[in-house]
Amino acid sequence: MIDPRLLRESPDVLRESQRRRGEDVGLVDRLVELDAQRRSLQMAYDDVRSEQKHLSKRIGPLQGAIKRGDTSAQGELDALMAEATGLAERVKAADAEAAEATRLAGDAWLRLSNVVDMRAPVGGEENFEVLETVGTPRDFTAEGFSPRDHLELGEMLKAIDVERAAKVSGSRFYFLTGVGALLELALLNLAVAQATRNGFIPVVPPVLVSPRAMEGTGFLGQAAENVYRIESDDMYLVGTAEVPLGGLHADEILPADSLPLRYVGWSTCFRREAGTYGKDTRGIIRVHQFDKVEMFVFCDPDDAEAEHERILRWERDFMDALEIPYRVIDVATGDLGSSAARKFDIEAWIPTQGTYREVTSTSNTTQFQARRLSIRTRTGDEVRPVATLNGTLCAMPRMIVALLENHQRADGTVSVPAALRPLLGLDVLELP
RNA sequence: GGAGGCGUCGCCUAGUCCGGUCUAUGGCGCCCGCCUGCUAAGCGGGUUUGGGGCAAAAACCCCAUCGAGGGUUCAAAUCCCUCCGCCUCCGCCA
Repeated sequence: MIDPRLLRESPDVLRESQRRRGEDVGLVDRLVELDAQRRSLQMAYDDVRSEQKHLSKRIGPLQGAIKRGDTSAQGELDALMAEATGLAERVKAADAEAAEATRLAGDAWLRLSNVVDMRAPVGGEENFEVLETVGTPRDFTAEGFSPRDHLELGEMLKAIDVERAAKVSGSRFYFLTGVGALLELALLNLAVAQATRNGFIPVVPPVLVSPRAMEGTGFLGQAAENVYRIESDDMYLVGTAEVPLGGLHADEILPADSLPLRYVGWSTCFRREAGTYGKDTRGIIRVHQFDKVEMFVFCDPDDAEAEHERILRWERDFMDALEIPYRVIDVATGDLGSSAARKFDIEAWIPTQGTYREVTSTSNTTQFQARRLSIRTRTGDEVRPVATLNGTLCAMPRMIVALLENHQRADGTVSVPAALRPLLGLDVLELP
């Protein structure tokens, strides 16, 4: 949800934002209309309701007087009652109209995406801008062997088992076994340790959430088709810890001196991956279920941009520690998702694909989620929504893909980056 | 899953049986001021949030807000219904 004042004072900003996203520009004008309607009908209700309250207030004492035997008040009482009864009808009607207008306006608000940061490159998925490329991809030709892809390596190491997972759960599932499982645990520990050092509070959140949390974080809009819904209980399986972490402080006013409030969540993530048939079908790059370590921050809106840079820095630190070549991209407006104003992805070099693939993503959702979830802070006398930001620290399968492929050796063994060695207890992943 | 208890403006709390005097009581905390060598205490005032009136700031006013939603009524914190959450006990269970 965006600031209602923006709609009234500068709808052009919203129109331009919608245009850059490639979303419905007319929605803005319908919202202006619905908002005006809502206000005028609410005002009409307020007035008639006020009248009713004043009238009602005079009835009690009159009834009291009559009860004490003062029959002279009877005439006045009857007149008041008659008037009040008629008024009650009008109140009811006005209430219904105002409620309907509020509902219509509310529905439209929920369809409006966050205002994009005007510095974000305009366009679709392919119109990202590369901000920086870090590290140098290995030259396997010079090393005298052609790299194996992560699935081949994973199978040789008995670390990844996709075939048997298909038996148990279907396509796009996997078992991590042996060193594969250990690798995930080591990555988890490395990530949480880094985040904790940086002042993040570690969290193990629920992954089954209410519609409120899902809608508040913006995942029931165009992203809804990728969400698993538990029909029988009206619950959702989260696609990221961003959802429960965002909801953590719903309906709260956070003390200004508690900000920024940083959480690092470790959770399983569930994604339907609708509309990705035929895409990344091999291996564990695109799966229905995986674990992820996610950073989530509540901060002062004026500090959000700087915090976004910090989160990106921490994501890069993690990649640097794992010695994986990567690039940082500024995601284009059409690929932001409804809640983000700006998004930076880190893409790891994947040798067997000869390209960079997304491994982390950090979004500045400004006050969009906070407004929906009613998460505010007090600055002096002013109460206003906080800003929220999120960023991947480590998405397990993709990080494992990047590790195996980039650090593989000619014989199929994999050297472990120094930062991970003490946590894994191994310098090399040997063939079993 | 069954039975019972509970949910009030940051925290605690009065009010709910019996609808109107609730403009929701009091305490704690917090803010402003007074008093005061300093601090503490004391005294006075303020202190839910949201939507509007209103282009902006202040003041003021209106409406909503007593877990949520609906109903009864001229009028609901209070009566009725549904739902949610918390606590206790029982059952089942990792």
